Amino acid sequence: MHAITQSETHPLAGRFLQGRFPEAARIEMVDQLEPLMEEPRQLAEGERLIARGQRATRASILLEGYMLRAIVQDGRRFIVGIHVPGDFVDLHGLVLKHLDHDVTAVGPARVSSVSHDALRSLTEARSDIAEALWFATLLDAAIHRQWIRNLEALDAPQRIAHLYAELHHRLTHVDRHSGLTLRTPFTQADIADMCGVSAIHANRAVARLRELGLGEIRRGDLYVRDWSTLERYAGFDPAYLYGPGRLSR
Amino acid sequence: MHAITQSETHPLAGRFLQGRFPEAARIEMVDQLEPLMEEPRQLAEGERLIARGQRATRASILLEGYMLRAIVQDGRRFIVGIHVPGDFVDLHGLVLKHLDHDVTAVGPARVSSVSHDALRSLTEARSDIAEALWFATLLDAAIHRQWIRNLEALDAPQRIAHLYAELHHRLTHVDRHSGLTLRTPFTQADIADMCGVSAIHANRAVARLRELGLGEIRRGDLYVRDWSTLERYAGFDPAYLYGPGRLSR
DNA sequence: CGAAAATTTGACGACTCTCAAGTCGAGTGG
DNA sequence: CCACTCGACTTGAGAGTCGTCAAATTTTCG
Repeated sequence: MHAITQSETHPLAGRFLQGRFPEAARIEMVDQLEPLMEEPRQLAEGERLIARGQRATRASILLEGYMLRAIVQDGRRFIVGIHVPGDFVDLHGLVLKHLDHDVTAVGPARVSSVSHDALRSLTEARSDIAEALWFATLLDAAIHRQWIRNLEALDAPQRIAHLYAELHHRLTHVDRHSGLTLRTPFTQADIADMCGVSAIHANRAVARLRELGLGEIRRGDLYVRDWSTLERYAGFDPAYLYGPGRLSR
Repeated sequence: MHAITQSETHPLAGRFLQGRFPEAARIEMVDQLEPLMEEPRQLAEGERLIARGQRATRASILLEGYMLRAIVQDGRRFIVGIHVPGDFVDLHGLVLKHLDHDVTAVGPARVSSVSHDALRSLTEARSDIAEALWFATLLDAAIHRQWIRNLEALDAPQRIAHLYAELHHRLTHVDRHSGLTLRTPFTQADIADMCGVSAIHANRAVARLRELGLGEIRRGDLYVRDWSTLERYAGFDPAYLYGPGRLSR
């Protein structure tokens, strides 16, 4: 036996902002959101949920799997963000009307959507819920900034280490991960596009992490001996994820 | 004689979202914002407006000059964003409560602030104004994404070209720039930290732009022969700035 | 003028790219 | 069960980009 969890009573919106927001207010918000969410939809591997420039009319919460934000140009793909279950993957579209990037599934994924109309009725009536949604998009922005820092500061092996450290923390917030194995459906080409290096160099960087004894990546899955060593190597500081706990510094 | 402009009747908030938002709604919002803004304050060169982790209680609009968002670590400075007049430079703090980065002036700058309390009263009463503020922060996020793409896709000379092309467009939106000279107070070390390269390499990249006949940077000021050539060289596409005009694509 | 800051140049090594080729692993048809 | 095939992964070689150290030159400003 175990306690009934939020994600069971609210299977669609239940993980939204989990671990990031005052829990009482969060649960109250999830109560409002849950009935607005549509029937979950399965996305095939690599399927695109919304394209750059396309008029956005719905927003979607990722329930299962991973999704990417990518800018595709001249056949090259530049990944500018990644999402884990519990994230609204395209909430920026509610306010921006269209996105500047594609949103696609990496492995298989499952999402539930809500129409912008329904969401807007909610935000117009409830400024606190509007602010929670706003908060979620600002979390994306904070992660963007950290990625900029990573690209400016780290070499390829460190970037890969940082990527997995980030996923480790984000998944932990939504109870999707614990222990020393982090499973993902990423190919080395995916990792390369997230880190801004060539696939060949990503391969060498993966080999380097193995040599250093920091972790082994096999078919996207990371097997790590000790998270704190890996995080130190990557210069990882979880403050930018705005988890529970007080002001950073 | 000339027409009375928004920036004269509303010297503090008048340029906020100029060129980015339906003008009627924007003017109405600026009307609400203007009386809440405090007396302008001059910032010295390099002065820090708010530090990473510090509790944020006010938000500030940049009136004059340039400001940076930077993550400082082990004595190294990683610039993750830049602001031009008309921008709220620390609006993320209204919702996040504290920022993950410092906000500092590059050259001399002038700002006007508004207390979070005043701003929150406004957003609670007016969901449309809340959404406009939200929009402004999402514009920051879109620019963050483009910077990520730039770091992943461009070499040093192209990054510098892209940086100036972006400033050209952003300044044009707020009527702060036209013509073939773009004045900034940036040192080459500043440019280097924005582009994620060493100061020495930034110098060589600046020299390369000169050799290519694309533009000459002297003491931060760019003298360009032809903006469209420079923009093509940098792979610049203004869609991410969400200016007037329809959906990209 | 003189000091400090900013810019420039040279040399060398590290990181990363591309091209090319070879290996491994899961799924398919014989 | 085994050969085949396709995608993912791995390895090698040579070149370009970029970092660092050191030093010279130019510009700024008291």
